[in-house]
Amino acid sequence: MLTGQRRTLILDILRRDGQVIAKRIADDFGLSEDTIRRDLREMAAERLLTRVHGGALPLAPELPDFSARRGVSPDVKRQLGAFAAKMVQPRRTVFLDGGTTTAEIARHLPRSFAFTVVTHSPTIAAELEHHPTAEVILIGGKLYKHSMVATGAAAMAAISLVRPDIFFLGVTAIHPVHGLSTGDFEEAAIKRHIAQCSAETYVMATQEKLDAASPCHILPIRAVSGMVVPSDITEASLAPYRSAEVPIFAVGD
Amino acid sequence: MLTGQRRTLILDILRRDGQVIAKRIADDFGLSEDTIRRDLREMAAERLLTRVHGGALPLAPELPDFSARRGVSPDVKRQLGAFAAKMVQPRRTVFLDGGTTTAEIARHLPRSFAFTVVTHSPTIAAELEHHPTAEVILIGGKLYKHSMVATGAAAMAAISLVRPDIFFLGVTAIHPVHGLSTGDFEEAAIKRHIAQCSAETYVMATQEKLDAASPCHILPIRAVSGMVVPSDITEASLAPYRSAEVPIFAVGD
DNA sequence: CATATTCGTGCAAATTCCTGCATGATGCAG
DNA sequence: CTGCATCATGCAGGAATTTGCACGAATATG
Repeated sequence: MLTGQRRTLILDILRRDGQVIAKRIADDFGLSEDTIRRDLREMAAERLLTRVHGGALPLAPELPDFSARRGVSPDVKRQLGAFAAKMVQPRRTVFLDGGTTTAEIARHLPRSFAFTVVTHSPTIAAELEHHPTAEVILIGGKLYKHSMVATGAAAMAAISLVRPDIFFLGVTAIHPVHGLSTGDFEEAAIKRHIAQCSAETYVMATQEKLDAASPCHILPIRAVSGMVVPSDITEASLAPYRSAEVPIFAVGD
Repeated sequence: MLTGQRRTLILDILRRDGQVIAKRIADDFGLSEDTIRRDLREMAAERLLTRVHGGALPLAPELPDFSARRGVSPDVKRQLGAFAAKMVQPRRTVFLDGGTTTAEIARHLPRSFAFTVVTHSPTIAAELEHHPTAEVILIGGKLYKHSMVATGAAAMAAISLVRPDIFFLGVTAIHPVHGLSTGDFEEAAIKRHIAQCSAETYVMATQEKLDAASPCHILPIRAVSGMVVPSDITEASLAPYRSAEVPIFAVGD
């Protein structure tokens, strides 16, 4: 990757996220932190950003915006997203479900090699507008606005035509007995279908998902190859998956 | 290979990839890196590109990129969008092209009655997330990131399955002689196909589109049922459409 | 205050760049 | 046809840049 291009991308990320974390960028680009630090140092000298311990921020005027946004997006989701994004290998095809957690995966996808992203969420697709190396396949269909994903026969048919290596599945609730579930019948059908078409399916779950009231439309355990959960998730919720010997990745402090 | 021809190719690659790597180009052309470096050096002197260690990048204000086009003439676009949005009737199906002008249509769509929106742009679809009454059909396909629309055989096939009443078409340039055109072959094919499937096609154009340098891939006049343009648009550019008796709506102050 | 990151500097290896020069092709005048 | 000038190209060698690593200093966090 060219140095100039890398710095342009850093500025893109800075504009988009309101912050840049040296370590994360280094991972994304597949370079050492030293290189990124040197970039940040020199870009700070050119008044393109302000240097801070751990990374960089936009120039002074945008600072309040940053602090406001900071509280909104939970760190847990970001950590889960970063973890899952590291599972993506060169030339693979990854299917990203809709939702805020999978959106974090999209933001952390590696930028140092090429791969393909398939998604039925226009929101996820929009996130990837500035990704330098990802090829994006958009699955169309009737838009289910509640969760902003394409559904219906057209979506089912389009999904049948891809064979993703990894599917990152977002769920609405995990019930100690019934397991994974989502609130809409149509949505559940789509998720099941994607899982069937994919070689591996990894569930992304955050703690609040466990507190969701009623499980509705069940997703079968057999479809799951692994789960990415915050480290403080309740044991009871995961019981069915432990017994099924599903790998569980506990991420976070 | 002729030197001039080689340099033209280098510029093509630069436009396509957003970067040029000296080593790779040298391999592709079967020439030494020195030759390529000399090319890059001299093309940089002619202000055709910016030289960086390892290759070259486009000039500082990157070629008309989707994100860069944002906010070019916001007020005019908003007026055009509001005008076009008023053309939407209850229970009709409207196809929204990708682009900033059509995004303004999406923002102004009526909220008092139900209708259907079809689009192959995830950005447009995301705009409609909170619209209370619009049903959104998302056309999928390979995402062409430059303008953020789905393209390819899958998109063509999906478009064939809808029959929009109105298609709001965005164009890259209007040439006084050649007429409507867009910069990408694939994109032009998609636009033509949408127009063929739609009962009516209305062109959305802003003044800066007329100043665009070279028309590339032509869209036929017969596909156009009307044009929505700012009131200060140059007469010359619209001449072909006046002679074809195409209704022209001049919007603005 | 203790611990864990993060930072900065120096250094070495690899890559890329530039300069100067030789070679070969082309064009032109005699 | 010959001789000469011009130009594109490749190559050699030294300069400059980039990058990663190591180690001690600085900083954040509890």
